[in-house]
Amino acid sequence: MVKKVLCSDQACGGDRKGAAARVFEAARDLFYRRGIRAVGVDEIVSQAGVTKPSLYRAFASKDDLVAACLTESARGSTADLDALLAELPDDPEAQLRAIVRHFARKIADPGFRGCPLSNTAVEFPEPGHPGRAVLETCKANLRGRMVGIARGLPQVDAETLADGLILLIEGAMASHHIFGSQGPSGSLIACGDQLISSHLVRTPA
Amino acid sequence: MVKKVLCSDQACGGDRKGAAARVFEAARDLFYRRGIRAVGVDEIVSQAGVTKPSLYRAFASKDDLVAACLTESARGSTADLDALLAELPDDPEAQLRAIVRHFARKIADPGFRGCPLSNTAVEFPEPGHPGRAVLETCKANLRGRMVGIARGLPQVDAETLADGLILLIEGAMASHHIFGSQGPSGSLIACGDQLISSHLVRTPA
DNA sequence: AAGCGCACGTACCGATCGGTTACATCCTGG
DNA sequence: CCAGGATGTAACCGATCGGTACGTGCGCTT
Repeated sequence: MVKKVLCSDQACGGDRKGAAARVFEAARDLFYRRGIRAVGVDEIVSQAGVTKPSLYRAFASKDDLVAACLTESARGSTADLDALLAELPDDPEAQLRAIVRHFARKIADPGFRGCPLSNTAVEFPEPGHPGRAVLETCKANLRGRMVGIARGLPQVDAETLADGLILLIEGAMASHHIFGSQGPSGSLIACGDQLISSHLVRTPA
Repeated sequence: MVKKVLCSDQACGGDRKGAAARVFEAARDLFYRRGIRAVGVDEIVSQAGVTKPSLYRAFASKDDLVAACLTESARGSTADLDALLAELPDDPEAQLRAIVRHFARKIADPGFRGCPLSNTAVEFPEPGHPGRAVLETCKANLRGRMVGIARGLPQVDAETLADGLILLIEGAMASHHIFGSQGPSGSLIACGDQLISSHLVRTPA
């Protein structure tokens, strides 16, 4: 039963993962780096080292592939947040500061090119696009959790604080597109910390 | 000399502005509402009520048209800022608060669909795109002016305050794509005011 | 009224888009 | 050794992409 397997999907050679997985990885990479609309299916299959029918055997359409990529991004993002918060139980202030630092770290990565979910929201304004539901749910979840954490802080306007941090984080990711790594996104941690602290010292009117 | 003119470009019928101007207007509208890559030249000329050669007689390429639209957006944005700041001379704090309110007002507009310049930065990551130079210059200009204003405030870290406000503003425009008008962008003014105030009460370390 | 020149439209180009077909091949598990 | 699933090959589809050669009609000048 557990004999050889030889090349199922654990480390084997590097490109022996099945056409579907390779398409998926290539699509995630290309969509993220270059934008979804800018990348055609031919380029995806080319980078994946497979052929077009393999793509369409695994995914019903390009939109379907896009939605799958977004779902994975959302899943990973939520998992990251879970892991982060689990390390700081019962400390809302530290959790909020850690969230800000988490995003600052991601933004500082050399390959950072914005949030895949936020980018998609810009590329696809049409409310009905299959990817939008995924992204809106994920972002709403993040917002909800941040508000919940902020509620654990005494005498603060939880919604305004959480929204303020979200604005800073989304703004840092957006301005990175414009200014690169030398822009306002470098002030994210300082601004986030200051916003949190300013909410703690006195309850706003 | 000044006889009739009949239909040069002052109010005449409504659609007698010359093919170039109509193409330009249609392109600005479509690019903004639906995204640049999502809109083809056929759709532009169709909405403009002209034909394709008219577009290409006025603009060398679609990229050229994109750059022209962005240049106009940048010009308008800078002019708005000029007008705003001119009304509050010698009052840096009021100027910063006014800038935040200015963007909050734009975001609250029913037709708001993000900043055309920031959206383009997401759609076109390639550093060489003709539109990027326009957008980067305009945003760098805004940042420079905000830092300059913040420097007029005694004992504040001008760069961090200006960057923080930029993050909030960009974040509000970005999160509007995701959450619409009911999202965190509604907290922009409250967060901006609080960030400004928190810088004024005590100089950060 | 004649003629000139501009502004515009008709019709078309090759390339690429997302997506599909029918069939050959290979590798694996039984 | 053989059957079946997974993959590749290669050709093809209609639609749309950005872009263009060429014809036409209108208004202005003389």
